[in-house]
Amino acid sequence: MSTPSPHEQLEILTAPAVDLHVREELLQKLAQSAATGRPLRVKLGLDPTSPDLHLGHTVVLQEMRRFQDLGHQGVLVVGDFTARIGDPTGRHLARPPLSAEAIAANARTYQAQALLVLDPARTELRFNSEWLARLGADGLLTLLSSYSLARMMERDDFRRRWEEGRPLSLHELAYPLLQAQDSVALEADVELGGTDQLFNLLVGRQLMRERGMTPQVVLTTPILEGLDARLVEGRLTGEKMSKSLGNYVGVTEGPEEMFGKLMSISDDLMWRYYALLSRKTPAELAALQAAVAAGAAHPRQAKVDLAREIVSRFHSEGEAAAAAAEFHRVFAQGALPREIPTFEAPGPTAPLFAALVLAKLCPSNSDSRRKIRAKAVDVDQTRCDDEKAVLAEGRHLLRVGRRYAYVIVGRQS
RNA sequence: GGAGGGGUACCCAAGCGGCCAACGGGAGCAGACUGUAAAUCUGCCGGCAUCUGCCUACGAAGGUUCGAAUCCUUCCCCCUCCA
Repeated sequence: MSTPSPHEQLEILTAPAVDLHVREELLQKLAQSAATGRPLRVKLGLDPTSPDLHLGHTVVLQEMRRFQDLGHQGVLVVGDFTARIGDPTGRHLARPPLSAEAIAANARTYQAQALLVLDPARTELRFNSEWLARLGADGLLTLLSSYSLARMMERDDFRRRWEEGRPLSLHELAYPLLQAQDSVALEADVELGGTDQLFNLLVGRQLMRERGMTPQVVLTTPILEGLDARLVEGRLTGEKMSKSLGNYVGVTEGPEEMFGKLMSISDDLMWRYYALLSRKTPAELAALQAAVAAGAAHPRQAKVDLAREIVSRFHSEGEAAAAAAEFHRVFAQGALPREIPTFEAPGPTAPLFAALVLAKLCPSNSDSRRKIRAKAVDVDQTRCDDEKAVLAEGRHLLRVGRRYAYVIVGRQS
């Protein structure tokens, strides 16, 4: 394929819901790169405290991938040194410092997972302790002198904490500068990040300018909402995707699990995911959305397509297709899932409530009884609401909600 | 250092001597509906049990009382105002 012109590149890079700061500068850099054959260095900082990536992280990774596909060089910066401060973004205080081994291990998993999206041949991995650790008191003072308190306090969360009288340590104020120093050390042409990183990224520009370098161009990608985001009063509302909130799809999850989770999102959220996660162009997307709105396309099918596209990215098209087929079989046709765990009950008979606990369909006997009373339990495909029911010898199919299990009663030993 | 406010189940938040396993909301689970959802409606939402019984629980430990999440004592932890 022929290399796109700088203008075409700019289109590709800014198409999908990306916020670009200083469009002209990016165009210049692209043009210069095209003229000299020197790829742009595209920086993305990683926080090595939480190694497991989910779809939310992939939004910015995909943006880096677009650069790579255009021949540019991705640079992943592991913030092993800055991790000792903990990014004050999001007001976490005093995070326990990670050991060097833990950071190295996290960086490895992070890299492996990021490479599911990135192009390995065009990805460089760096640790910022490489240059920050040897900065020294001298270097640190120089760094700190290049930015004023007033400007640092422009940062929203710093200012809020200050105004609200909450603790704000001096070393936290240094965080944006240290991150900016990364850009200086790496001679970044472009830095990517989530919109919540905008301030930090702009400090990088400032510092580079100060050092007589051409400042990096800053591109931010939106924060992806979690699976549970809903449309409330016409607006999509929901927490960002995060592991601790449990509303995420991890990039290492299995195809069926991934597919199922993606199918569970609301239709409104689906369009958001399309915009941020799909490779569809804005034009294709608009056409699809119009078709669904007009009733020409079914929203369910649109969701299936989206789920398949995403699952394919982290697995294979074959596995995605299989996951889709299984999902259709189980949920649309009401068939049994392909894999149902089996448990063995000791003794010739077993009370139903105990069997449910044994099969891990209910967490406790009390809960089990409640489920039976609430008519939520099927035994061998038949609703059973008798709290005192007892399973006879043999194999029984139990079901609570969407979960199934076999229990074999009466194995004589 | 001084003054005051508070710690209740997964989260928020009532209760302030018995009717409290603890109002209400959220989350979660189940049922109906459906397009797989979302929205909506309904039920459940500490554990054990031979079922209206027992155990555990209202920051921690003691105490008062027939009886406490509710009163007293000590301790721990948070927050606000002043210095």
